[in-house]
Amino acid sequence: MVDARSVRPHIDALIEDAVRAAVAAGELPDVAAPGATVERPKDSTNGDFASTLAMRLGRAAMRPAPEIAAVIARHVASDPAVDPPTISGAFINFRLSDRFVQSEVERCIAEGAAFADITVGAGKRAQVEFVSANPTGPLHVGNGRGAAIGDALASALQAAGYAVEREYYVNDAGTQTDTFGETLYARYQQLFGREAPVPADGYPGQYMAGLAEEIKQEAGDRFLRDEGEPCPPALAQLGIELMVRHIRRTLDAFGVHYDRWFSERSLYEGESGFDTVMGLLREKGYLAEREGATWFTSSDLGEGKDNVVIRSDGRPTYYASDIAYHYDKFIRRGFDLVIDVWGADHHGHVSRVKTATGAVGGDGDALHILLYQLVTLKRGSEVVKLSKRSGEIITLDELIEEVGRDAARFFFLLRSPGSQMDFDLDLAVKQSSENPVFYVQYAHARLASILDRAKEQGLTPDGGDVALLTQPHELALIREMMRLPEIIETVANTFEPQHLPHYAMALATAFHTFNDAFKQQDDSSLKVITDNAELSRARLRLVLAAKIALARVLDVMGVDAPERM
RNA sequence: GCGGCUGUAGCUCAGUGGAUAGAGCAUCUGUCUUCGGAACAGAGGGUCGGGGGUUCGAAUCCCUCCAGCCGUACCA
Repeated sequence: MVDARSVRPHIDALIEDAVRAAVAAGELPDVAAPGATVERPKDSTNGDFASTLAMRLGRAAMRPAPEIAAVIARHVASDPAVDPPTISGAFINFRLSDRFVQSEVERCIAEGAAFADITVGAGKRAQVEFVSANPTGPLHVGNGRGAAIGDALASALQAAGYAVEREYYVNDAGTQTDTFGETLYARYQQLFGREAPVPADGYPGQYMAGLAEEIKQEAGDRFLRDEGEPCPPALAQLGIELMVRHIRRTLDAFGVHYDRWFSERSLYEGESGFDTVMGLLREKGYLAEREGATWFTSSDLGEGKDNVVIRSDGRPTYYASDIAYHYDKFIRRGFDLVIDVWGADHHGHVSRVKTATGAVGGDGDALHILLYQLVTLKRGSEVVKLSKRSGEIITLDELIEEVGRDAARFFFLLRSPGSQMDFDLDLAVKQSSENPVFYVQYAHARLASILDRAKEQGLTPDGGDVALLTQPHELALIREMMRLPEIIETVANTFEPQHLPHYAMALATAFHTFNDAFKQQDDSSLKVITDNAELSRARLRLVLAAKIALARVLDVMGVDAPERM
């Protein structure tokens, strides 16, 4: 049975059959026809789908492309899902039949939120690792962008059939952890009246003093050592744990929930991933000792330079951890698809990690590292650098508090990850059409409200006949709903989540247009709820289906779909 | 220096091989005595950073130049 998810390949098949028929009839030379020529026309007046096959065939068939198009179109078999094709230039244009469009309302209601789910990822396991900020401080606004992108991507992959795991990589080992410990210990000692300056390369933020205070409340002077002694390791670890807890709370508030929090330190424990990976690299001759350090000779694998994996003081670098971590993802856990969402300041690391992943037996092509650019906060046209309250960098907590999680997530997703974005704090809280978040959520609330109003009058969608949905605005709204599976597919294949909010806006507009068209025409028989109960029930079915579709795309974005506002 | 990302309407940005390059906001003009006006319809507005190339067809691919941002650690 053809539905919105399969109609494009279905039309492709119709075209391919038509070419074969034309060849058999001697009207076309026997040429190799490329498949997958069906696309969405930019301008909907050209129909719902169009094939560019004739243009691609033009030269091989030795005839003008428009003639080829006409020949092919003539041989397209009649089909219940599409009207007979038309020719425009060399495009072969298809319009979905009213009946097929109407049937999608029934399918949507029958399948509910799953109506847009697809199967491209069926049977495959995917991991999305995102945020993974060092637990040396609170999350900032940029981490929020990574959180919104990673979480939405994970949801889209789930909708595309993948078994998805969301993961946070906790950097609880290494130099920055040590620096964090030293800073924390300095703040801690200060609480006991000692002259202990924060290290020059430490973390100057006031939150560190707060953290020290918290620990003092809990543990008193238990971590205090003699003057001049270094930070006790247990204090650093406790500090990290508390920071991780704080980060987790922030992400909870943002609506992001992980399947696993993966400790970097665990790579060095037990059947150590680190040892395994170093053994593998040594075995393959990719390790070299120079200047007292151990280097991964990545330049042999096409990298610009070699990189240190074990420092001259014997401690592994973060790069070594990352190699072991990706070995764990690909080899130990066997993911088919791995997505790392990183801030753009890590881009120098991308190629190295892919190369190393390949060197230890992982599939570098199945590793997709998604970089997102920085976020500039603004109020109107004024750039906001620091928090008024703390005088320090603005945290994700503050952003959520100020604009709400829905607006924050929607705006973060709206821009493609690769472009630097301005986040206008004033705009995000505006309750007007300037603000796309409210525009979309309002559409959902309005849909809910229509169903409520109908129910008060004893009308429900039950028993409505979708064949009665013949008005242009009705069919246009259904057509918009039918695009959701395509949007899911695009996001799952390209890892570009910005299509989700753009689609949500388009669907909301289609609904508002549908809803207003009835008002504008000054004809009460055109409203959803009319004197004609049969017609009302049919339209309520459409309202119900549109509500399901809008709620679904919002759900994938991690944005609430309110019943009233 | 080398490398990456970005450059599209006044602003913020979609569009990465197809038809006359789109959306939102802003501006202007209208609609409806509102099943929720947080609405709708329409108009104006473009050397797609510049130049060259590939292609039946280029904002999209290649080369080159320019501008902005980021990277180029025995930091992460």
